[in-house]
Amino acid sequence: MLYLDSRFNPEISINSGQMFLWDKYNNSWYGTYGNYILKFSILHNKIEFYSTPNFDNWEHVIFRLDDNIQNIFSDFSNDIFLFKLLKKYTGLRLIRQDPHQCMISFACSSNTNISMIRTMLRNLCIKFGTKKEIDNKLFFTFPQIKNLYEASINELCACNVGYRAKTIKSIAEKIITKALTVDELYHSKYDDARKMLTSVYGIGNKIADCILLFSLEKTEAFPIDVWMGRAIFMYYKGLFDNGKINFMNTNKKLSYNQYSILSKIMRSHFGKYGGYAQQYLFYHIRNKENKKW
DNA sequence: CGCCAGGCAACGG
DNA sequence: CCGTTGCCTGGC
Repeated sequence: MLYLDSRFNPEISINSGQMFLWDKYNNSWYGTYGNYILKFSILHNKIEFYSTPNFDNWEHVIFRLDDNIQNIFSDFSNDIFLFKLLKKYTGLRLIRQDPHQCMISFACSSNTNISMIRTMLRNLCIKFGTKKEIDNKLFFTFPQIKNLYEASINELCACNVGYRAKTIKSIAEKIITKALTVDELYHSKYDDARKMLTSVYGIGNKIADCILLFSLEKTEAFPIDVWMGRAIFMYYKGLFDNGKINFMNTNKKLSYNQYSILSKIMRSHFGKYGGYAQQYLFYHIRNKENKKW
């Protein structure tokens, strides 16, 4: 059990676009985390946590409660704009995801929107996961990579993932053959881990950065999608006065090279915990444009 | 019907 | 290096 305070707001964190498989019924949220179904309930000023199978103190892992938020945010104290956002969206946290689930989730994220990603992932869970019943409601665990590896392209396509079926298969294959292991990614430096991920068919810079940030402890990762591109254009133009980036083209998708340049500058501006800054900026730019998830 | 949405790979200049 | 194109799918 935890008491709600200003440094922790699980609902805003879940609704910030980094999580896909969480749903709210009455005062409780239910989410899929690998083989676990997690649940928390908000009761007046306190929060109760539950999981099946049992996962002691899962909230500490998933919501990164052991991160020293004050210290991390003090890294950003030279950035007045971000400082305002840290106050405005107080309680928004990075969420730690299951690595395999995170890889498949962001593999499904290309060229689509949140609601479609949720549909695809739900379909994969129903078809390849395990059924669990909690509070008279049905939930499904996330598929084991082995099951995705053994699935045919047609079976994957039946989950409405479309051309992403090939990416899902290629990820599953690299994991099953141990060409890609969570352990090695976890223990590698950011740059090396990113190269390992982008060597997989279907994983480019942006998807790799999401996987690194949300599931592999690379808190310096700074994913740049079209929305982050717009946010950088609006608020951080000043960091790019060398003419290397043509910001008139910001509404277009970034080339590989442009992504590398932007990413490097943002990482050097925000430092080791830049991923937290990214999350606040992302939430802000989406919120500002009234985007529904 | 055409266009777009939180990318990526393949290919031509 | 850059720019263009096709890709599954559902919503508008």
